[in-house]
Order: sequence, then C-alpha cells, then structure tokens
Amino acid sequence: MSKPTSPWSVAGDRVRQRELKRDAVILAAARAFRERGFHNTSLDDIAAVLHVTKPTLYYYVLNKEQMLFECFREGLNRIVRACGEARDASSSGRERLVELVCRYVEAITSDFGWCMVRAEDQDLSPAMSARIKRLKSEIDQEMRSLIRQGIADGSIGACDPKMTTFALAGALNWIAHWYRDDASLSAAQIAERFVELFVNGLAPRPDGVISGKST
Amino acid sequence: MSKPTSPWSVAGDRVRQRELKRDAVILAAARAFRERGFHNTSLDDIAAVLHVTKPTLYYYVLNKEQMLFECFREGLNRIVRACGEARDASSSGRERLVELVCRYVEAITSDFGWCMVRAEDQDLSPAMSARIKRLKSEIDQEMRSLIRQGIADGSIGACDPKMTTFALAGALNWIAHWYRDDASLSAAQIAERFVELFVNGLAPRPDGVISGKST
DNA sequence: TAGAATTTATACTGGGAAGTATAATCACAG
DNA sequence: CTGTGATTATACTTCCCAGTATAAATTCTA
Repeated sequence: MSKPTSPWSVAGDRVRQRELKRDAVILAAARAFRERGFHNTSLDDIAAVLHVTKPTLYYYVLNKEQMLFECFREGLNRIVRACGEARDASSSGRERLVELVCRYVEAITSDFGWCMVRAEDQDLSPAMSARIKRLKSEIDQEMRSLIRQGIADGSIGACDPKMTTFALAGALNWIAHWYRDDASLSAAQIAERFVELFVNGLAPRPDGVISGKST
Repeated sequence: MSKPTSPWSVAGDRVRQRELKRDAVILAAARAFRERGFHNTSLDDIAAVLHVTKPTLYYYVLNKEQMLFECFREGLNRIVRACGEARDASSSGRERLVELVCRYVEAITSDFGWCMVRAEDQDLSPAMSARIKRLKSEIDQEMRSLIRQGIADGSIGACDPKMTTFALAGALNWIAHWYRDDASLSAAQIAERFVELFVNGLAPRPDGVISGKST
C-alpha cells in the first residue's frame, strides 16, 4: 500500500472508470428507448435516471445518434457471437440452428432487445446505418447457412432457406414486441417452444413417427 | 339533366370529394411514414407530395397523431376483416388458419403494412393507443382461437396456442421489415411458403407420411 | 353578378429538445 | 497547499416543426 502500484495502474483505473460510466450511459439509454421510444426520450430524461445533467452525457458520448448506434451494436453483437458459437458447436445443422435460437431468445429479451429490432435505422446517419445493416446481414446469412447445412446433412427437410430464415428470424425478433408485457415464460422456455414448433410444425404427427430428436 | 338531381346529391358529391381527399391524405401519410419513419416525416413533407400546403392537411385531419392513428386502423381493419372471413370459410381449423395467413400477408405488404406493425403506439395518446391495442388483441385472440379449433378437430397437433400465435404473428408481421427491400416474391408466394413451413416444420418427413393436406 | 360557403395559402407563434460556451469543482501530484 | 487535468453543472443558443390566425381564392346558389 505504501509502495503504490505503478502510476499506470492508477491511470488505468481512471480509464476503467470512464468505461464503466460510459457503459452505464448506454444501458440507461437502451432502457429509456425501450420504454418511451427513441424520439420520445430526451437526453435530459436519460441524464435524470443517472442523477446527472445533460452535458455530462456528452462527456461520454458524441451525440444522441451514437447512443442509439451503440445500443444497436451491443444487441446485435451478442447474436453475432452466438452465431460463432453455434457454428463450431454440436453436430447436425439442425442442432446448430436450435443452439442459435436459444441464444437469440436470450439476446432479444435483454435490455438491448428493443434497440436491436425495433429501433429504426432511419434514425442513424447513412454511415452508421450501413454498419448496422452489415451486422444484420451477417446474422441473416449465418442462419441461411445453417439451414443449408441441415438440408445437406439430412437433419432438415427440403425448404427455401431464405424464406425460412425470414420466418424464423421474424418470429424471434417479434419477441421484443411482447416480451415486456407478457414475460410469463423464461427465455429458455420460449426457445424450447419455438424450436418445437419450427421443427415439427403444426400438423399432427402420427404416433410413433417422431422425426425430431427424441428427448 | 335539365331537371337536376336533388340538391342533396350535389351536396353529397361535395362530401364524397372530401372523403376522397381525406383518403389521399392518409395514404400519403402512410407512404411517407413507411419511407422515413413517423418522427422524421414533417407535415410539410406530406403536403408537398400532394402539391398542397400544410394548413390544407388540417382541413381534412385533426392533427399528426390522428394521421398515424388512421394508418394503424386502416391496416389493422383489413386483418380484422380477414379474421371474420376466415371464421366462416373452409372446414378444418387448420384450413381456416391458412386462409387467414394468406390474407394477412396481403395486408402486411400493402401501403399500410408499415404502420400496422412498425409504428410505435407510444406515439399515440393513451386513448388512441388503447383503441389500437384492442384491435391487435382481437386479432391475436382470433388466431389463438383458430389454433384451438384445429387442435380440437385434429387438424393441428398439440401445441401451446399462445406461443404458437406469437411465433406465427411474429413471422408475418416481420414481413413489413424486409418486403420493401426484397419484394422478389408476391404476397401469395410468401404465404404459400410460410404455410408450408409452419404446417410441416423443418424436420424431414419420411416419404409416404404426408400429414399436410395433399395437393 | 352578389353574396354565402367551402377550400386553400401566406406568414406567423410557441414549445421542446439537441447541442454548447463557460465556469465551477474534484482528484491527485509535487 | 498549489497547480494541472479530469469531471460535472449552469445557463444559454439554435433549430425544427406542429399547430394557428388571418386573409385570399374558388365554388356554388339565387
């Protein structure tokens, strides 16, 4: 203690503090946006939640647009990461897809779920909007790829990968619309039922013919 | 001709003109909102499209909020109507559901599709928001009901009606997000593939076991 | 054509919120 | 305790845009 750690660690501590505070700003923004929408949220609102004033926010963030961008990115990055994990995990294409669905539901029910799917990228500058579109496209392509793999290895029946991805991603993204009002199920439970539905479909299966993975 | 129709018919003509113009205002609003989002659209923008000035809009509409409300309502009403038609048409619960899906896709790809699902009801006053919520709830309940009927009459396998509705409605609503960028398929074609996916699921079906309606 | 009703435009008000200039405070080093 | 950089607050400016007061123009009636 008397011999203090290197001045750099102290400096590093400062830097760390800044990062933590910055994260807090982004999180507060995400929650406020989810609550009231992007345009109905003033920076004063966000500042108030943090017991701070508006100029303080500008010390951590460039402007309101950047806040939205960071919220977008934080949410989408989780799914991109999940894509990576799903890619090497498990065996069959379908099992990888199921894995991804579970992670997806977790992400979408998080604080950043709203921004991820309900915020309009029209509220971002063209440059930022393009970056978000790239992330979304990456996720889209990954899902299509898993479906194609599943078709190839026989774990998924013949289907149009693009439309199937649109349908699946739509069902998942839409969770952000109802999850707050109706949070009666956990993320895992939602994922489970979605998987059941998408794997087996609505049609009644004749007894004894179980083409899904038997649990 | 020399004996003109009753003065009321002339008056009625005026009334009719007003209605037509009012409809044009709502439609222009719907398109503008879809294009730029609600908050990024000024009334001057909408007026410009109609080759008119802002005060003219106020002659046909109470305020901006009401424009959004009418857009919401126009879109949702189509689906509510489709629910009604699906209810008496066809035979099995599943067939009725399929019917509804087809109509749903048509509505969602229309000019009002965006407002129907992507506009935030937070931008409406509590009273208007409540009316929209009621319409949405009506649709939700109808879908659940059809699924329950399907389970009862054996055309749909055992499932959780609420979650199934959430998933199906989500996939359908999400069409509003991608349909403009990727309109490579017609509404009917999209509906067809969605039905195929939701009825049969992803799992490969053993040959000879077709539980869906054989075409 | 006079006059009433309907429709539209010009030119303004007002408020809300993003962003900023400036100064005060705090933390720590020497 | 003194000065330097990091952090925060007060008090503005500025702009955009919804909504309006007022008057003009157009249409219809008689």
